[in-house]
Amino acid sequence: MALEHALLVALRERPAAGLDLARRFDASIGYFWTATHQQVYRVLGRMERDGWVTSRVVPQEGRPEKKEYAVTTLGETVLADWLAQPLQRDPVRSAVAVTLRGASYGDRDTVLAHVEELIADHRTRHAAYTAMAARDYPDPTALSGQALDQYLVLRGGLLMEETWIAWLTEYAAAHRPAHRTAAQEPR
Amino acid sequence: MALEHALLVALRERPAAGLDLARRFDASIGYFWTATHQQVYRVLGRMERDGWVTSRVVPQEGRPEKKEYAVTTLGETVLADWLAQPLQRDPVRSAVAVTLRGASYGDRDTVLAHVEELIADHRTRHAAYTAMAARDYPDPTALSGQALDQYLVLRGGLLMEETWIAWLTEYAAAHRPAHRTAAQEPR
DNA sequence: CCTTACATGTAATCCGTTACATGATTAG
DNA sequence: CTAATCATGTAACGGATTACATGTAAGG
Repeated sequence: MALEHALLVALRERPAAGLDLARRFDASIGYFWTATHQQVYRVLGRMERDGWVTSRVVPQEGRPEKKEYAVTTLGETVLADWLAQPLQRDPVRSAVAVTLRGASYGDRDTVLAHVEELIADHRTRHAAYTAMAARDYPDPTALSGQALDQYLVLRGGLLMEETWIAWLTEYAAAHRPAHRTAAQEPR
Repeated sequence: MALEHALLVALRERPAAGLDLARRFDASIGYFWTATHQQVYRVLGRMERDGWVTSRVVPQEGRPEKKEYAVTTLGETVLADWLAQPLQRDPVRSAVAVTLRGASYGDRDTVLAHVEELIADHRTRHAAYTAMAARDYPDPTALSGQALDQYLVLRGGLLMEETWIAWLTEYAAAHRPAHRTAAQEPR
């Protein structure tokens, strides 16, 4: 539903081929959207059919040629119209939360071990975002326009990672003491 | 993929009919999962066919009868197996973030107005969760087991709301000053 | 040659959303 | 008898995931 618009934003920032876009969704855009290359190719095909983007074949040195996509004026209009829509809260669908809430119906020690692993993963991601911010936006107060928006969305990624770490840590802490000291919970 | 497991957790907490579950997903479970009644009915049907749950018809006073579902021992096993799986970070797919990052390709004032509305929505939700926490868990330190898990997931909902408010506020603040002081942008 | 990385796709399947359909019961 | 609420569904469509398919080019 909105992958098309995420692609329009990405392509307006810089024209790119399908795989390039898929890689961006793995890396720099990954903190607010994920997409596989299959998905990207299919949606790009539909967008080209509808005239939102055009493609041109670009030969490369020592690599197979690629199809670089760019946004058309129609695509610009479509994006501007979409951006003018009222914002709705993003739908929540957290398998992690389901697991945490249901932990007493399974083996809690296993869940807690997995929570620790997940915390480590979020810490790693947080460190990566911090490094990106320091490298790409050393002086945030000087930013405006697109660069400011990009920085602020990266800030959102950072804040979300911090929240996940705080929440999962609180969850683990609330369960571990009772688990270490009291003999009341046999399993 | 995990709606079935969310339903298993909900039904282990308390057996219920399809509409009851859909209402719970609108209310108390809504801060970590959403589902419409159509979805719930279809998945419940499949789960009953697979023997994860059983249903019994319950007559009601002054209302049509309902089909109450409960988890079978097979369903308990399925849930326990699923809970033992390693936790993966929840996939991110935020149309809000796409909008924020792409704002310069549309009308920024409109986006900022919608951001303010969204902040208000998150504040409302945050207040509702706070009230739920005060009403249902007045003394969190006394909790353990399922009740503790439910409380901690509600805590996660609260933390997420706070993060959304902080992030959107930061976004608006970073854009508004340039907008108020400079005479370049009349409105 | 064989493997690896690059590049673009198709097909099958499953999940989710939206619109529609049906019937019971109560309140007006 | 009509409208509103409760309750359970079906059907159609589109989006997303997973597995598979094809071909180019460099490196060992």
